[in-house]
Amino acid sequence: MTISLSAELWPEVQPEAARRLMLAGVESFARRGYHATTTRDIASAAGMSPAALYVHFPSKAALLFAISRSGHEQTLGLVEDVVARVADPVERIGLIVEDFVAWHARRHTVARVVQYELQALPDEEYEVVAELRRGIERIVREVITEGAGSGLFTVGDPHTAARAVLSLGVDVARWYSDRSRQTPQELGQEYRELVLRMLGTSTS
Amino acid sequence: MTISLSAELWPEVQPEAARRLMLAGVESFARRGYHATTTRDIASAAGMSPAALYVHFPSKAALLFAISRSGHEQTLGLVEDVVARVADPVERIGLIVEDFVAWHARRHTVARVVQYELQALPDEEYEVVAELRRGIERIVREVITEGAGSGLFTVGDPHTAARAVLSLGVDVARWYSDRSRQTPQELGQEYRELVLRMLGTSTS
DNA sequence: ATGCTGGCTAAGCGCCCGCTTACAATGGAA
DNA sequence: TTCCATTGTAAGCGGGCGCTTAGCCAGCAT
Repeated sequence: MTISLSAELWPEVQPEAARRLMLAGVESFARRGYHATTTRDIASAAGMSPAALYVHFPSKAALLFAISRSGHEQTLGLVEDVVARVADPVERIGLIVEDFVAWHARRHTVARVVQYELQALPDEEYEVVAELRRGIERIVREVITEGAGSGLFTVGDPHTAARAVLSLGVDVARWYSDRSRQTPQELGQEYRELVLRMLGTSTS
Repeated sequence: MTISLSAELWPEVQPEAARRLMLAGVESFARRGYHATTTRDIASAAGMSPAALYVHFPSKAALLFAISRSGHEQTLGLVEDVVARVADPVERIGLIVEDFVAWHARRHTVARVVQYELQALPDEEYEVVAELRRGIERIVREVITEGAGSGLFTVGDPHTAARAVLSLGVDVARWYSDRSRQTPQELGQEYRELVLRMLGTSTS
């Protein structure tokens, strides 16, 4: 179960022990925060001695970076995928919200680390993920701007609207839990409706 | 400037040195996070020796608690105030969003600590602020439920809608900065429009 | 004048942190 | 069979952490 989850999240990471460390890191970082987590915590959760972490990652920060970069690449990929698949701005935003929200709910533990532990990254690594974040925000903003230009959306400022849309998605990671009443998919669909109304579109 | 800000945020805290420590704590916790901040950081930012912190607070966690509780009480007070002043659900939600968002923008440094450093609180103290948070969420949910019952709002699930409304407000603390293009008030007003549309109401 | 209280400092205690070192076991290539 | 890369461990180093102790000093009531 644990092993298969890590293989699903990071199929390209080898060997499996490195994935186990990433999973243990995700769980510790999400629950207690990066700085409150010790390398001993992570290693023992992964069933290894403290020194084994350094066989696979040069530092605790590098482990966080691996987690953070992968998560950002996944969410950016999600958004790019929607834009590649459909052209209509209303459909685009609808699908982006559905997928983005569902991902943050389904992967809420990873998402918590991705969204709220950025500040712990060293400058150079931070810049890499910051660039990915700018990419996500840019796409959402452009889709909204395009829709507003075509009269499909009615919004004051596309920049602010994009921020609001992303806020709704990001914040899911903060409060969603496995005991939440809605499945990730259901939540995504409900948020799609909310967002489309927020952007001044009549819902399907 | 610094002193007057702390007096504005915590007028009841005495002596002034305790307020200076709270302000230094807020700034450090917001920038680096609670666990990455040392008591030496806080004390020296407040212009004191490390030991002086313990004259005013029994622990680093107690300092965080003082900041967190005060912030939660302020935001709860804000929301309660609106409910006490106006009765119409549309007006209520509109003002709640305006004030809540403006507070999170204007006090984004404090708000960052309030919203994102909860997990660092000891269990007992966490429970106190968790209760305040439940109070805020309850009020917002009830206002939306009432409005939906009167046909003023058109929303699938009031519970989810309340979550979304609060998400928009809370997340402001994460991204707002002093260099943001909109003033807190302007942002509050724009978010009011977004939220009212999201809840299925026609805007003024 | 004296003694008490509140606010502060210098020094440092004991602990635990991230990370390193030295070394062992395993398994596949030559 | 030998060799080496890979993956791991036991032990511990140096340093910084939260917090404590012992004591100083100014102000003020008696």
